Amino acid sequence: MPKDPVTRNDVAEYAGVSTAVVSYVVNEGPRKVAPETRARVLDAIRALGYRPNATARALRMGTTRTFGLITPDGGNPLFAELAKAIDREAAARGYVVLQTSADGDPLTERAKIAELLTRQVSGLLLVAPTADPSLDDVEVPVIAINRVLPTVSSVRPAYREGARLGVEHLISHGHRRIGLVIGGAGHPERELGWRDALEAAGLAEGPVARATFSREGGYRAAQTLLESQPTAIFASSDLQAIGVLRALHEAGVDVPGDVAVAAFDGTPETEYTWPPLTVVRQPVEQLAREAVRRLIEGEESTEALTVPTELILRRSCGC
Amino acid sequence: MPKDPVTRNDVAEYAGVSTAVVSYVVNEGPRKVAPETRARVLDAIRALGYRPNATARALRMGTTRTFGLITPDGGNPLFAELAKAIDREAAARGYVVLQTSADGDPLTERAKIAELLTRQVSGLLLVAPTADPSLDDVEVPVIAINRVLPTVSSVRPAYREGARLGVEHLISHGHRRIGLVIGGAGHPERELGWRDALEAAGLAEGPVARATFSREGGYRAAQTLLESQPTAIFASSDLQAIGVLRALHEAGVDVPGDVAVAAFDGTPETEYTWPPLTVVRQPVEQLAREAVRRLIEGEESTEALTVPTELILRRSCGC
DNA sequence: TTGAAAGCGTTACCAG
DNA sequence: CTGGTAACGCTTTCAA
Repeated sequence: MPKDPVTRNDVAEYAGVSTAVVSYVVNEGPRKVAPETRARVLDAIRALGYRPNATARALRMGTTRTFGLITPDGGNPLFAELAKAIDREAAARGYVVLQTSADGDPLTERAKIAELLTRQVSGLLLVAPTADPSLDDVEVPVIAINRVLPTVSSVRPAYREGARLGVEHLISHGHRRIGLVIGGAGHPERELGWRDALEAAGLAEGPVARATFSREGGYRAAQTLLESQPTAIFASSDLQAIGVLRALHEAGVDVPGDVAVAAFDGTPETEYTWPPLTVVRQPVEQLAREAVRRLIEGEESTEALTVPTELILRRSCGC
Repeated sequence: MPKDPVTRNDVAEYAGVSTAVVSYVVNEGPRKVAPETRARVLDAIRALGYRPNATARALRMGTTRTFGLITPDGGNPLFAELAKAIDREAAARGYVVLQTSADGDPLTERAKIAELLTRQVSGLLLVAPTADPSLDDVEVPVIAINRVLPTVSSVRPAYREGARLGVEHLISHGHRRIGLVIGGAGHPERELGWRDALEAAGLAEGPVARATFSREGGYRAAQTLLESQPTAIFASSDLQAIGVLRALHEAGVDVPGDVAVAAFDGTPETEYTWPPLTVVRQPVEQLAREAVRRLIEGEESTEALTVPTELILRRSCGC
């Protein structure tokens, strides 16, 4: 039996008050209500099973208390972790997150942004967006995560310094020929960090393999890299590192004995690879908190906030 | 400059028509509009950058074309994969998914359900819910995924048959002492499947270790199991299997030489463990498609739909 | 302390 | 084929 929804009117009638009073009770403001009236209203709400209609509220108020979140790929553990952290952070502040994936396609990304705007989200969180959305006139705050865009506020890990940290650690183990597995164009920072470390140590540049940010990509890249006989490999993402490990195992290469490995990202699964991966951990929690904070507080600054990374030593580097 | 949003009124005025006509044009119905008028309206829309307000539409129509999705843990790759598939499926039908995580806490789960209902979602997808939501009066369709609830429609993989399939395969490799890593109470099916296979082969029951559905849980469980010297281990989830592998490696046990391993779930990361895992693959795409279909078509049946699993042979079983 | 009523942007009915 | 308009459920000002 599809009983139609209980509205504020029903509650008002049942309690013998006006809808205004119901509103005052539900929102605990903006007017005070006599305790006795209040009790009657609360009773009515319970008796009728009234649930406020957030849609109507949003229309009236002009805000939905909803954020739109777009990740390039919901299957990437890093993005899943970020999404989770953002959801938690937003929920704690009374916001709800509309999460969706752009499937790595710029067109899909634009379409999803439009869809979210139509739904009157109060703000947009874009993880590693491919394009600058401000070309379209977006009237809500936007924040880019893990990618710096010219016209919007952004938050990202210290890619360059982090990569440098990781590679320096590899160098400290005595490696002098350190390969790099890196994504395609548009992600120069980790590569620069790797180069920084090499130069500072007076080392020649090791081999570089470009691949997609995926296990498969890392797997293929490692097979290429192996021909140059590096003694260590730094992967620009977890997923790639996992592919690297598989390629190494298949080739009968001992890790870290023959080749040491370290990676950027540090999602939980890197603790359970074999051997466990030494990683430069992205500050996921902080990125999420900071992104949500900026969105809610309407921070206008388009200056990128860079959050430090953390080096986590495990066995894959030789430690 | 925060220019206020362009409304249907603005468009109507600009185009010199009534708001009704604008509506007809935007929705391509329910009345026909003269081509010339139509063109004027479309021009106005473009010129003004008009974007329909889905909130107002939802209020008027009584439907938001939004689904609420609650998973127990956004960090679990299986749920991430499911969420992704559901998002894709829903998007293809013009729906958007409000995704959130219950963090494995029944209270949080209830709170999130209430929040989503407040927001007038058109349907609720609950992944492995802990409680039956129909206790509260929910007026939208609900579907449970991967858990059968008495009063709501549900969709889930063939847990029992799948587990049996996996264990039978282990038996076909000649194993006679097959341990089981399984979740706590409330998930009897995979255990039954394991037992089915053992009984059918006339084997004594192998050791059982109960653990949380996590890498950590699998790791600990395997350490316990090892004391009973099984020659094979079947894990009831990927995450646990990954923990099992780590425990085995640390103990210097060769996989699959000394102990073979197989797991239930089959998320992408199992292809890149070492050795790659033989898995009983959950039919994620079908589960998602079927769940969304039922929700949209308002299928009332509370009969559980069971979708077959697929055995994927890789190296961890000895193949 | 409470009630009446306007109005948020939309859809769709009823007239014309 | 098009215009005017009521209604969706809510918040909040203004008046009582």
